[in-house]
Amino acid sequence: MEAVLKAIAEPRRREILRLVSGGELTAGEIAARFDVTRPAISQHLTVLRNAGLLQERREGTRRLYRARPEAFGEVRAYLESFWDESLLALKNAVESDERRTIRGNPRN
Amino acid sequence: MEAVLKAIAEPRRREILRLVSGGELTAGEIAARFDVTRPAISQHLTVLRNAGLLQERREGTRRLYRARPEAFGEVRAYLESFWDESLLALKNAVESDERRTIRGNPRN
DNA sequence: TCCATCCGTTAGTTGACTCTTACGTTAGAG
DNA sequence: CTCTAACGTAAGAGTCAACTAACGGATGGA
Repeated sequence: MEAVLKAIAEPRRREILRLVSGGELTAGEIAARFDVTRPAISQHLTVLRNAGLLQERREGTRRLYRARPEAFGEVRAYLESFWDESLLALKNAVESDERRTIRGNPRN
Repeated sequence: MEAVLKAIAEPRRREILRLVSGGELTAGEIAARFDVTRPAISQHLTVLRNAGLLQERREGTRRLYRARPEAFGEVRAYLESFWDESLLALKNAVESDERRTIRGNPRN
């Protein structure tokens, strides 16, 4: 999960993911959309691939990349569980606060 | 969104969030659970608060922190949209691949 | 007022990250 | 085999992030 979070914390890498979420693109096509050098994009592609967010397919000398949304699974689960857990705790806090208010200061 | 992603990309900060997701804790109580110095935790708390992930409440000389799960909203929406979009693209790719397979190589 | 407690902030160091330039590798054309 | 196209990789520079040690501010009790 950490690799995924570190990977998508970088704006350019999120942009790359968006580019290849609709279909395959070659490394060169991806790099052409940015104003940094091609090696820089190649390094970003490596980070994304190591995080499992990218699938690579070779075709001759070219390399085609595609997004791998399943890699988001763990992060999604983390966010959901945290969301539920925290809202539950918040709900409990509000309720006990209401009980305290009713006892100590009944509806003003 | 970027601030939230950078914030939760750090393991210690995720641990802090987990600690205060069940209720309020003071800065000292939080720091006591880690083996780094208290200032280090204080800096993590600042990062989390700036990302909107933490709510601070002062009581005397102490500061009580609580998780603010609403801050996850934007990231959740991003992941969901990406998930849906990519799976749709994947589905379309599979279907066109099936059509190609049926025409070019009908069920072996 | 004086002192202790609870924290945040600053300065400085170390390590990680991002970029560029230069080079190496592989596949296909001629 | 030679040349080119399309990439990745390595080395180095600049920047950013995380930590420690030292200090400062605010609150509350004696």
